[in-house]
Amino acid sequence: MNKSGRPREFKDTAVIDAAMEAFWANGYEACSTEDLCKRTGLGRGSLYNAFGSKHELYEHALLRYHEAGIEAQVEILRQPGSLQGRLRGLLEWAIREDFSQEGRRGCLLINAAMERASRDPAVERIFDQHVTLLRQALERAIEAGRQAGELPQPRTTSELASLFLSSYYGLRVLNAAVQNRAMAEQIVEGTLASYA
Amino acid sequence: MNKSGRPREFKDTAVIDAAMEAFWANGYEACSTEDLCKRTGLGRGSLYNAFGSKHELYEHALLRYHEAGIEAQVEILRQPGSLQGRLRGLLEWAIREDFSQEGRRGCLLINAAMERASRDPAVERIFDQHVTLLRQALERAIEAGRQAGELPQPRTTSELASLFLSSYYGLRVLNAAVQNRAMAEQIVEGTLASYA
DNA sequence: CCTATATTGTATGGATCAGTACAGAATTAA
DNA sequence: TTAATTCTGTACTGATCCATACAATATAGG
Repeated sequence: MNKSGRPREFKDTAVIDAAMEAFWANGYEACSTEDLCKRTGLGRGSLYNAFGSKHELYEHALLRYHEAGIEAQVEILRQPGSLQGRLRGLLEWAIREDFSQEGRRGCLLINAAMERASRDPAVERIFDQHVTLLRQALERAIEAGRQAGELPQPRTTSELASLFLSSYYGLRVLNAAVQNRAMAEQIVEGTLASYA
Repeated sequence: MNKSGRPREFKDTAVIDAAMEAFWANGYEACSTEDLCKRTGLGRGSLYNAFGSKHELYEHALLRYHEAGIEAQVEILRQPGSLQGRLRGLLEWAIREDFSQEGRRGCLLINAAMERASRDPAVERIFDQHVTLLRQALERAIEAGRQAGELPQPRTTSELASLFLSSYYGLRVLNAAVQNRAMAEQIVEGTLASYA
């Protein structure tokens, strides 16, 4: 009972990944539909037939980036070991991300939020969701560390999570804009000092 | 001996300020030359005659923003009082900036760096200069606090400056993207805890 | 007033933008 | 084989992009 006509010659996920690369390298506004066709290998017809518009494709790309990214980060915070060790793992993961890629692309979600969050409800929603989930994972980790007696300081879990988030996003912004490894490492050590 | 023809009907600084508003509200790519004409009140002829190109006008706007901003921030760090008090002043100034304006525009320089730093040498240069000057002012303040015996902790001035920078830029990014006052205040308190 | 110089607004250029129309290709179901 | 359906690439749309050409305007010096 399924209509079925000519089958698609691509996998949606692969196309979205390719589009993500294009948006990541250029930003939303500066990424033309021609760029997207070249990167994905699809013609305009296929792209628009499958995704409807540049903006819808952007949403798919952001959502996919968000989902893969939040999973990786939460997983790091779930590793065994001390709270400090897990937080260090997260910071070092971010540094690897920021320094390993060509062209200093930074974090796609932060880029999207800075370029568009105030004008694009989809971007705002996805970024907010990302921060919320990361914060929850941080609070779970901090609470576990507290139970284990690793937090002598009289600070609330919520405050510590907010503080970590700010250092974390600041680190990523500075990495993207300035690329100074020594500074990045100082930020790691300085940040972790609040968790012992 | 000055040629002198028809006199200009505008002040450069006022036009640059107006252009700054346009770029701030839209970002670089999404800000059309038509937007710039409307905001500045100039016709295309005058705009291009005076500034040459959209990008040159952008550079002027960024530079002006940078100069005014760095002066304000350095001035706050020069105020009398404890190190912690001065740092609090800086963080609260940023929060006022980020929450007072319409439309969550955030910090123009951070926006510019995230949108363009990896592709635009002018943006990269100005942002780098801004961070460098802010860091120097921070280090002076921290050193003064150390002399006054306000820093019992065995951390280097450089590390403390890097740490502050990351929290500071993270705060501003989160303010722009999420606008959560309670979180902003937690970040202030958490950040300042490292300086007493 | 006249000449030289500079600024102004408008008209316009060529390029590129996001998106669509549509004919041909590739499949399934009958 | 045929009909129905879906996908693909190309050609094209009107809009908008940044920038320039240029004639009209406004000043200073002579």
